[in-house]
Amino acid sequence: MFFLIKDEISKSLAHLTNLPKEEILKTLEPSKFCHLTSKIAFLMKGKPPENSQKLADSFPKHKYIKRAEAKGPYLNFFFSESFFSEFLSSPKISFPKTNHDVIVEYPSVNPNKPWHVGHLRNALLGDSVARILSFTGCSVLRMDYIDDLGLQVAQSIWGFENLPKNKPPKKFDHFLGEQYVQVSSKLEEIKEEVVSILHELESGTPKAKKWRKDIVEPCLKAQYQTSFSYNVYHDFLIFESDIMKEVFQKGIELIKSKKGIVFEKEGKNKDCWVVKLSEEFKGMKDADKILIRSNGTATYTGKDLIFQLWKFGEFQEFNYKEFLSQPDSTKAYMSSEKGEKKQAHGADIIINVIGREQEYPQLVIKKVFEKIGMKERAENYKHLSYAPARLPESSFSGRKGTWKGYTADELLEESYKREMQKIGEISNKKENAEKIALSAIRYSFLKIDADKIITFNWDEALALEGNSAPYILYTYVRAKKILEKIQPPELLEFSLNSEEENLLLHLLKFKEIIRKTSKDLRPNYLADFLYEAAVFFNKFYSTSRVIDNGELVPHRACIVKKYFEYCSLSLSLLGLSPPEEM
RNA sequence: GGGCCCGUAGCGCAGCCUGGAUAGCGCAGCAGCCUUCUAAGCUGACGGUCGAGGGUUCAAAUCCCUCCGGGCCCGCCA
Repeated sequence: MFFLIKDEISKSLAHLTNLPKEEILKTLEPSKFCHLTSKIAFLMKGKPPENSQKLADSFPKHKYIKRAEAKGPYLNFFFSESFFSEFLSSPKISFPKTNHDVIVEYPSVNPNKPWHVGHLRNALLGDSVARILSFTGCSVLRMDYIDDLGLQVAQSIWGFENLPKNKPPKKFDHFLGEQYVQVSSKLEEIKEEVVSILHELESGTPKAKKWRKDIVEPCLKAQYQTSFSYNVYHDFLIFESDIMKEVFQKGIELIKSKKGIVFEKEGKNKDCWVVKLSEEFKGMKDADKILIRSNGTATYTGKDLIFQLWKFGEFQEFNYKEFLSQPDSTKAYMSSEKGEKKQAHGADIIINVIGREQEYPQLVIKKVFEKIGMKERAENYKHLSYAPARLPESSFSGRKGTWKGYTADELLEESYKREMQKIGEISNKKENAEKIALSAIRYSFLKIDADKIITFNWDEALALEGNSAPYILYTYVRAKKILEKIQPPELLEFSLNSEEENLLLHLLKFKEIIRKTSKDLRPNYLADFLYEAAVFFNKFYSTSRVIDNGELVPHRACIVKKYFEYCSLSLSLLGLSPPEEM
């Protein structure tokens, strides 16, 4: 609707001024002084206020425009009732299916510790982006990369085999996480043993298979319990050990065959396969990046490149086994030696949610795609980077154990506790409290721009008032309760008060917000929209009764319905769970 | 040596991409509003050299440059 009216106005203005319609479209914006304003007068010859006045005087009649008026240099438009009326009776919003296949990867936490608030930030961003892209018509695969061959897992295996198993832990990921801290502190003494575990893992020995079954997979299941409690879901878990078996050698051969990747015959990188990036990273001492070492193995970047190539559809498919049935009624599959074939790769857009400290290696991968002639791949390879979550005095370190007390599980527990304190310990409200508790955390993370460091603070993460999920959910419930009381009314003639108008004008922006959110991969835009919509609704609610002395006011009922539609939709796109009551 | 991100009210943030009307919001603190659809709400007042300086422009929180403060990255490691 909003686009439609902008388009109509631009057409008329293009006719009046001979300026290109696209230029005019850009000058049209919502404004607090009117319904829509144009700065077109600045683009024309002559004095802006005079231009503006002329345009206002000669603006043609249109059924959607009540009036056009010059205010200094600005040209202000006011919408007609019939425009609002059409908006109120417009069908539910949806986007047409696109032919984009997107893989979103998150949070790829090492399978040897519980998620802490930093991992949670990653997971929430990824999950929300996946939801939003899926809504905009993309077909989306939610992927988790499992580094089951790394040094961290090897250390945890050592700990599992050698440390005393005292009391059985509540949750396996927490148990492993604490063991890992112990192992890390004495890494020097046990280094050789850890390295030999690492070798077993890399060669995929029977022992390695047993460890995967006894340690890695149970840890993942424990982590996924956390994930589910936050409404975070996946379609595929890809284990590095399976990549190793299935595509690794082929990947190395493929890299070697690519034009743009060179074999160094001399110098410090002698006998390595290297991508030359001195043009791309000017001023860097040594911008060349080794992909394959002189001993023939791939570097971290080389491995990652192979994995990303796999996602884009190079190499064959793996086998998969069902990993878990998820509460959103989808199933998560994990790569596996045996199992069924499934289509888990072949995307044309890849989004990796990775901390911004890995910006450089991610950029390198993008540049390699360009270098080897995969221009389009490079463009569609996206790093959703985010700043860390940290504590006032330290960052989160798995090794040092600074995450203790700040795991995602503990965070949710505390949130639930605070919510229960607020509503009182009444058992039939437990389910609602859980929804509010998880929404509070999700929202407090998602509303912050991904480039901003989150310094973790209990009161902010778990706020129950103001700009918070509980505020939004409360507003949602208010609207829902009204709708439960009424029958869908027939829309009669009406005029709008300013609270009604402001709410509708805000809701009109939804589609553009969604576009922006999915283009920039910034869920906080949508979070803002949702919050502001709630603010406008509450102002409307406090001034404009829908059921006035027992009489239903039809257009207000329609407004509530519209708000409820957009609110529910936005909540689900951000993975927030509305309660039945508050 | 090179590169990236952040700096807006006491605190936490939005606005910056795409320059335009009195710079928005939440928390904290102050003053009000519950016989009517849920007060987790609403209203009012208070609070700002938009890190600093320069430039571009009719117009700069927004674009460009320099500087300051905070964080991060640049291994045949993972």
